[in-house]
Amino acid sequence: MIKVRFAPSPTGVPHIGNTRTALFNFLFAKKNKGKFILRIEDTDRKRFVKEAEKAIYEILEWLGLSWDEKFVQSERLSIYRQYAQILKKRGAVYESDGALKFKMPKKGETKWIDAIGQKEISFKNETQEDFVILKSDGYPTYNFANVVDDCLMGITHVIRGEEFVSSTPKHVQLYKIFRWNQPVFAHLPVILGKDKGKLSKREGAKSALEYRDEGYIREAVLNYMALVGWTPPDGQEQMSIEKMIELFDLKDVNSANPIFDTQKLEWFNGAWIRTIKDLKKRLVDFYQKDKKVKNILNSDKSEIWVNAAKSRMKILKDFKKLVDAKKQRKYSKKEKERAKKLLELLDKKLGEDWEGEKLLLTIKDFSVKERISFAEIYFFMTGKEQGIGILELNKIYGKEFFIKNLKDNG
RNA sequence: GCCGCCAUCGUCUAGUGGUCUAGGACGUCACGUUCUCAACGUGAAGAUCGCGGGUUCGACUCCCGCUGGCGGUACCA
Repeated sequence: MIKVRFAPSPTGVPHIGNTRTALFNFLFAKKNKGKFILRIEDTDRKRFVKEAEKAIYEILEWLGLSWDEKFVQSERLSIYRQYAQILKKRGAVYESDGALKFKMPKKGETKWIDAIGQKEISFKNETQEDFVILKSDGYPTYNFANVVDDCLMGITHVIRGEEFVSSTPKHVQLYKIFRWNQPVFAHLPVILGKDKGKLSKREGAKSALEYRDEGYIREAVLNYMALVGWTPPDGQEQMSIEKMIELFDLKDVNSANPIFDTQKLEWFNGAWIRTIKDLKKRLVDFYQKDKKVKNILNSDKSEIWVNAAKSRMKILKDFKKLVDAKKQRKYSKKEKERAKKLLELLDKKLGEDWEGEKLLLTIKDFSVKERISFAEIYFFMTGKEQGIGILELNKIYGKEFFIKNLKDNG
């Protein structure tokens, strides 16, 4: 049985890069009909942040990366102490300033085959130093708790960030001394920012939750995250989580550091907004606290709005701009004159009820005869440079909306 | 400094010795469609495959060196 784990440390809200590690673990588990375990590694008491732990759950839940089992390391202290005791009996550790240190071998080398790139990684043991397994406060270190737990929980594949490569020799030696089966290691290249440096706050250093609050939808976030460093064999990029599970393979994960591309994430979001069937519901959920937008979504015009907005949104936040009826700027003198002229024409031609197609034809006619671009006409009819179509606006607001804008008292 | 990993269009990448005058996607630009803006469609620009040596009849693909980037070097994970 394949078993993997996502083992975040609740010292801060995990950013999108860390969350991608969870995704890859999840995909790998599902692909192999295995188990996905969540393990909170909270052995650093000084840096522990309660909010961060909550955020981890919230992120995984929002994305639908549900775990089969969950463990919290701070609840397992006696286990680590017990295993430290075993090492003590074997003379593999020694005390130093109240901490327990593991003796690393100083000859030979430590190596393993990494599943990313299918390559051997080896370290000369002479470069390795003894390391603390039990801190003086009684808590285990990452290096120790991690290995003990991975073994006890039956983890078969350790899929984690590349930042752990250099501590892997420690883990390998621990497996050796315990005579435990070593899992397969897969170290994912860390995601970089636009400047090839660390992910900055305005790029992917945001958490999935922040993206969610900006109006990104889970399908897009999941889809883009998967594609940072992984390419499906068929090259088809937009895909559901089910499709990702079907196609995922560690051998297709690239071993170079990818750069996070916010623009592509945005594009995916737009593409997914146009794909999902329950856009209205997503908008309702998103605008829970926005009374104005909420009213529109609850009105009998909501379908028209949603359908018209669908192709004009990249993120859910864009809906509010579309829906906003406020005039963008004042009209120029020339625009006012033209507006007046158009209004007179519409009055004459359309009568009491402004029928959509007829309205449009009249405007087109006006546009051609007066040699005024439709963009300009759209502007002084709606007060905005761009937005949903005249036909839709007519259905939503009726002629009063256009008349008000054409009269322009502002 | 030392240790490890990596290196194809601006970005994500395909490519596993000849099919590559290097393919796709995002972005950019143009055109088309069109009631504005989008969306959509078509096309274009964009990579001397980091550099230098090998190996080979032949290298983006294999080997070595260099350079550069990243990661690690904690009683953090």
